Amino acid sequence: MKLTHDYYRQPDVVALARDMLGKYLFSCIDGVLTGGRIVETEAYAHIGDQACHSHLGRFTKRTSVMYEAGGVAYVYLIYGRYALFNIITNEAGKADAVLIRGIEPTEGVAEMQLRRGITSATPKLTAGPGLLTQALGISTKHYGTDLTGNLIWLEDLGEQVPDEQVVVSPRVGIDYAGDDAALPWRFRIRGSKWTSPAK
DNA sequence: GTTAAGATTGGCT
DNA sequence: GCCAATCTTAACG
Repeated sequence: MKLTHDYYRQPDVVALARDMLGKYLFSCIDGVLTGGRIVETEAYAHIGDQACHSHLGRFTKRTSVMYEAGGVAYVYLIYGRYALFNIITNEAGKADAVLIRGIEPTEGVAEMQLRRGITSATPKLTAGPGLLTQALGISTKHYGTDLTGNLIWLEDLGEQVPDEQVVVSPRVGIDYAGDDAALPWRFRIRGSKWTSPAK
């Protein structure tokens, strides 16, 4: 079933990031259905976390959507090149987010290869936060998109990922966050080929 | 108004 | 393994 606002508005963003493993992310862009199983996520909390874009300041053009109630997409451009896809969680005014870093393609693989410009279903297709957005056709145009609509959404297909298959580790690429960079808020499925290149 | 750096990736040494 | 690409935001002057 499609995940509802009640799911996204749970207060514990770290638990949500863990729970999203094994869920399915779908997009229907340009009339083409693409999607796959979520295998890697990271949690970003609005308090006690310097790595989160909302940790200082409040409303900026880029982060204002983070203060909406959970269940919308936060898409932003990194290094002027790649779009990163986040899911806003918690209630309005509490700017928590879950970054999707890797999915395992299941639906519309041919279309994903076309968008990525490659001809085989290698991990390069969706293994990485800037890559899966390309494969799914997600761009900054989808900033603020409601995740209970028919453009981008998550589905629970009844799959449970047991704890022994989940690898917990510090987040990647946020050394600037000081001590908070060591928080073990990155979750991935052990042994999956579709997680982002580990650093 | 100008400048520096980022939740990354891909190409070259 | 290192570095360039490229654009938005934030911190200066």
